[in-house]
Amino acid sequence: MPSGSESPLGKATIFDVAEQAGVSIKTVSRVVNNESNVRDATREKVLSAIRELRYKPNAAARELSGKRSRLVGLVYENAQEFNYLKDVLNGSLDACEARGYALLLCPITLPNPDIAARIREFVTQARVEGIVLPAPLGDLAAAAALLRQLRIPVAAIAPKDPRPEEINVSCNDGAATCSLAEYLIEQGHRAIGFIKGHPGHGASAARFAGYRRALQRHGLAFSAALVRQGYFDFDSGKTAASELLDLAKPPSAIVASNDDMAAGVLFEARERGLTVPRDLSVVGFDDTQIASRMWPPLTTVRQPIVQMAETAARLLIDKLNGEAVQSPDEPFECEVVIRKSTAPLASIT
Amino acid sequence: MPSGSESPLGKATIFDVAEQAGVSIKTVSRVVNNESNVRDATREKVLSAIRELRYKPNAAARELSGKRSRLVGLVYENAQEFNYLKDVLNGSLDACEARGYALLLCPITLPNPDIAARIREFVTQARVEGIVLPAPLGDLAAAAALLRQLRIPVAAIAPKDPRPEEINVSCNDGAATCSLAEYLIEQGHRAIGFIKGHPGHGASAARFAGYRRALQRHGLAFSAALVRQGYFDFDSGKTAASELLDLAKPPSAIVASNDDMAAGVLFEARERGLTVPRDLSVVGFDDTQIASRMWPPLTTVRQPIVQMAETAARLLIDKLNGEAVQSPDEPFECEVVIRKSTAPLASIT
DNA sequence: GTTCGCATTGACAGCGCTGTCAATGACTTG
DNA sequence: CAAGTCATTGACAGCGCTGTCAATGCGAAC
Repeated sequence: MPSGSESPLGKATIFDVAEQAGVSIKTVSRVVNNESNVRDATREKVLSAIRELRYKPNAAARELSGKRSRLVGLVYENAQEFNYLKDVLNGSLDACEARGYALLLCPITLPNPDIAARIREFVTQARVEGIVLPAPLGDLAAAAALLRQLRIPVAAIAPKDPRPEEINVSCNDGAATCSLAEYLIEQGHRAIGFIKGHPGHGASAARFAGYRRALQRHGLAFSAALVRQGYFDFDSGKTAASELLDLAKPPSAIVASNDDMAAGVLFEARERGLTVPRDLSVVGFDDTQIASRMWPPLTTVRQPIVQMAETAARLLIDKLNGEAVQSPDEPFECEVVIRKSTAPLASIT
Repeated sequence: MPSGSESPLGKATIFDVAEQAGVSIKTVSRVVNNESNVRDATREKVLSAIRELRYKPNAAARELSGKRSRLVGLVYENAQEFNYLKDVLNGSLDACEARGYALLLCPITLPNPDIAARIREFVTQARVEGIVLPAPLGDLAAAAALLRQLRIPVAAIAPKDPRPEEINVSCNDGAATCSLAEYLIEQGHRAIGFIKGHPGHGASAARFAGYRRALQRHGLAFSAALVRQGYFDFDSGKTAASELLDLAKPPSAIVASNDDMAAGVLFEARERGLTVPRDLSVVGFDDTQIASRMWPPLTTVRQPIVQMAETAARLLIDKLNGEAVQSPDEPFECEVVIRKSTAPLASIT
């Protein structure tokens, strides 16, 4: 053994490694940072010294010297639908861990008088290099404008208005909603209600468009009376269902733009003594945990949120590392999940 | 205006502040770190310079120089029951933000062959100073032992075996479960089933004890036949309910140790064509989102998780800052929430 | 008036790394 | 063989802050 004591807990510094490998610290730095101009033999020597000493670069020193914090921020709306965030979190975290980045959280509680101030504070204080921005925040004008002004790279998940210069990851909500609606039509439903999602959320318009497309394809007339505005939360779904069911000619099926609202529909139906799916078919969107735990379990659409978030964070980090990245060409695929909240229209008379 | 250009984005350094205030950088450092030996007049001068220049200390430099990362880790089990984590997250984040700390996440996906390695990696790599450890991880022998060996301060939320040298925050699960069971007894129920929580979770034993206490107080015999082991997840609740309802003399009410399992009970009851609460009363625990969205909405217990987490993180940070902190003397109070999943026992014959 | 003690302040040396730029060495070319 | 080219390596100066320790000033005690 060449020198003093073994490092017990990765406390070795770059100097120790340099000494052990018989090179300068700069060369160790080159190896650690994967720079190309190092002879293979030298690289090997350094790598084995690193392994032996269990060397981990000191992040603070790296940041202080190199101006790169290796920190990515996740700015999200701290409200309903935490299952969505759970997936976003897991996906982002995976990408960060794989690339030696850490993820910092910045929940935004709406309504917030000054989102811009909060985000600015976050960016400067937490010194993140880039931001993962899941819907619906990507569409908040204040947030988007500020981030752009701060010139901080952003990766948006399911943004309403994708910006070509930013990283965007989304899935084919529209097509999936269309499939879902077509499924109902095939089951014999003709009067199909629709509850729109939050207007600020990019997916809302796409899902609504999918619904209309399904009607059109099957030659069914679109009726604005069967459409209600919701906000992706349980209560708005319940209210919308109440209005829809109060109609003189109520729908025999309701498409809710997400599961929380579908849960509200189910709740409202129960309060009215209706039996789902016998008296009313209901579908949701997202396949959140609640979807399979309600009674009846919801027919819905599963989105690959984890993968979308992982992709967004990965591309973001690659971009931060100077690579020329591009948003995925194709949106991610959603999957329709048929459960028990839907049934063929009971023939009457 | 004394010198060159205004700082646009808090890019001022300690040198700028020192110059502006006419003191040495060390004095600025003292003010920033709230050290006591600075004359009031000097402090004021420095503070106003800081305000003027919008000075923010550089975290990397502080860490490199001072050995303090101002980072706290949240190590959690990345599985079911994300609503619990949501509250833990929000509470911890609040405390961190208030004290200038950042929170780093370390999800642990069970079963994991080597939790210890993952945690060690996290601690050394992410260089967190302390760890918030929500149940049930506080009870994982491997994790606990390692953290102790690493001599890293821990704040446990609802640990099974609180360690006096660590920070512990919990609530009176037992008393709340007792109230809940007594409520059922007062409604006329005599055969009350109980579904235990995950054996590794500290709250499980407390809740079970509360149930037994309620029986005892009302002179009801305890019957092991009416007790089933669950694991805090929907499926185990459903399975347990199935067994309970298959009994020759099934219970008229079931106490599930958390809402997810209660949801499983409700689901199972539905599948059997039972109507809750007419045929069966059900109660849960936690008041998670799902509790109020099921049909019928669940009678349950609300825990102040956000506050508990906030307290845990706050005490942890205070401890890291050298203060002599103490775990709260009293457990936090839970609140029974009566909804519609419970009803008086229908008198028969 | 002198000395001591205490409160306040500052000079200076790093913390562990990366950026810059110069030095070295190995080859190639004329 | 000398000069030029390129790949590889190292010396050195910070990055912005805090810890250590010494210097300063001031009132109290002698």
